Amino acid sequence: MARPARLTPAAIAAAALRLGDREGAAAMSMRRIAADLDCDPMALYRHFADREALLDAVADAALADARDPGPATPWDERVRAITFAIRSSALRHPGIAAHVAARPPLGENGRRLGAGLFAALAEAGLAPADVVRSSQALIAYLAAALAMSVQAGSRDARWEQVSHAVAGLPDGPPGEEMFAVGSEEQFEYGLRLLINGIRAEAAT
Amino acid sequence: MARPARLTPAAIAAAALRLGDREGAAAMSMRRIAADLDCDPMALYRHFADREALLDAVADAALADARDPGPATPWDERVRAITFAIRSSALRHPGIAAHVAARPPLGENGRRLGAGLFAALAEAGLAPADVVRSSQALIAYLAAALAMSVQAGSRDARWEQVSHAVAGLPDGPPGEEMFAVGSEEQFEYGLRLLINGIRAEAAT
DNA sequence: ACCTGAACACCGTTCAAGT
DNA sequence: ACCTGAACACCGTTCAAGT
Repeated sequence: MARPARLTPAAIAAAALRLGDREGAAAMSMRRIAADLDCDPMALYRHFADREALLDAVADAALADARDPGPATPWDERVRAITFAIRSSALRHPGIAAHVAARPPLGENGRRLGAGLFAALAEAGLAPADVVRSSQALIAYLAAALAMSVQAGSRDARWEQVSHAVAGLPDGPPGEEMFAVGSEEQFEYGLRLLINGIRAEAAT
Repeated sequence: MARPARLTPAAIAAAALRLGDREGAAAMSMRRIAADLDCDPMALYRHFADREALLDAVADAALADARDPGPATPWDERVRAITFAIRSSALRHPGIAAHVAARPPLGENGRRLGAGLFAALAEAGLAPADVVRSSQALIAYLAAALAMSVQAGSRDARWEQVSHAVAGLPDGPPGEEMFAVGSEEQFEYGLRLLINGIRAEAAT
């Protein structure tokens, strides 16, 4: 008897996700995940090749509730919706968000959302090769913006200093949110640049 | 006698950079850097608050030879030149490239290159707030594209699989470099999207 | 006051020994 | 054949003890 198949990859990933949400990224060590599951650390290696493979599964699980509005939505709104959904889902799981940013998940959820992105860009009128290139550019931007959101706070002051010193900017208007690295507003601006660039490319 | 100020932050960063180039990112531990410098690991803490601060200095040192063509160059070419220079310099130091991508350096070199980017975007005709936003978007994209270049190889096959399955693409043309995640060609494409987007924004 | 290194509290993973 | 846990080879950082 004992434990009847209690340990599956999905169950391990779900437990690790909860642990990371509760106690932070550092808590997701093989030893602590195993302790949380009441099993030997080495038992995890029967389901994942190494720690990175386990974290990939956790990262994909974090995107379970990210939704694709589907083909009824105009392509540019759909691109916006998908990327915002990925960003929101990842930020809702701060323990694994940095890993989502570092290694875009290619599990079930990652593939589903990637498919939506591809479909939207194809509908925009891009050639197949440019669909691939554009989606990689979007994912790259999303990943980095997400990474900045995760570690936001500690470096904003330095950014602000650089910005003022360098460009001779006027003193900021009331509310210095202009320099909020990793803010949703900043994310949206860069996303608009990319979508505008894609629109221009598609019109060629 | 003994060591007369042999240990300075710059000397430590230079030694760590060489060590990382020679033996990879994992070799840049406090203990191994200290061993390389023939000093006690704790001596490093007299110059850097912690390991992250030391790596920030190494990352900035890796950008020492990244050049800004200066104000004589048209703004869009200048943006291209600066971002390519950062990417090239970082990739020439594979031991620290991942850290450059994860935490855009704000040391001497990072500030110098950031200044060039700001100046170029201001010349493009953007409002000050949009100069800041656009440069953050460019840096975010550069960082993620760099991260993908660093870890390129291991995941390309999965990407290709996803791409085909999802978008009903035709079988690739001779030479499947179409899916080369992290390639220079891919980097250039996304950069063009952003610059086109910035041009459109500046024209508003 | 400054410096050092032993010690603390961990890691991921290997592998020999057990069942 | 399968599973386990002791052991290996490390970490970053603290802190008490030395000079």
